[in-house]
Amino acid sequence: MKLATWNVNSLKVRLPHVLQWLEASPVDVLCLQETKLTDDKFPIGEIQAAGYQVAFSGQKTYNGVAILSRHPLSELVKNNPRFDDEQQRIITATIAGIRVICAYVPNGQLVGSDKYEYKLRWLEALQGWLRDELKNYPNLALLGDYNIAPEDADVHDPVAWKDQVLCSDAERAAFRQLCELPLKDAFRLFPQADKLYSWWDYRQMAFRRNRGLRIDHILLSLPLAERCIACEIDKTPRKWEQPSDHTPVIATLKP
DNA sequence: ATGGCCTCGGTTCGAGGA
Repeated sequence: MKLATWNVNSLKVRLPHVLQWLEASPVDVLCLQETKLTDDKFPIGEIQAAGYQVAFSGQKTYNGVAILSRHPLSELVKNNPRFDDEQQRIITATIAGIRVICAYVPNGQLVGSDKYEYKLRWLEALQGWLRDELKNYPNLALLGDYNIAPEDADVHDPVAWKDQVLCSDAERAAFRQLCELPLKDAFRLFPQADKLYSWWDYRQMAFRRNRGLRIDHILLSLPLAERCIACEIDKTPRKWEQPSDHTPVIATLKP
């Protein structure tokens, strides 16, 4: 069982990449963020033709999330039921006995800004909701673009990024609170090479210079963490023409 | 050198992303 997450930065632009990647990497579940499509524009046909069922929740211009699955999706929920949010950032479904939550955490823009305060409120509400969700669904996976680099090891230049958005103490504390639910960062369940990231700025040849951040994560409840045998970041699509600035993260679970 | 790039909406620039 393979679960993956990928911020595609416009599914309209990146659909060929998604289909190409799935052909080479046929995961069971793929969570997408920043689809940037209203639901009437979602490319259902192309995704079904690739062998995936799909659930999605979009809006115009910004945000938008989707879950692609080789197995049936049930108990679909859009957004956090406890957080009134016009922005479409969460979609949840039960797939093969796993509660799969696909999340696009707000960026926060600038520490101290209104958007940053919204990000912290949003994360607190997420944590509150998941605390109860875990009681109903012990097999729970939270996949997505967290817009948080949890540790300095997840940052190419921790000095430059110190106290900046994505790296601030309050954001990292919110990430740790999710981990204390408890949920396990699948990537850190295993020894990993240094300087592995999931996002690189489009500017300054950041990808070529590997000036990135690890901000896309797969958090697993304890029963799933015990089943997890691998977690990898696949940099391949970041090398393609007209790439997303993010690249997929994949967790492999044994039956 | 206090920006550099990409996407969208809607026009050829501004907002937002991270």
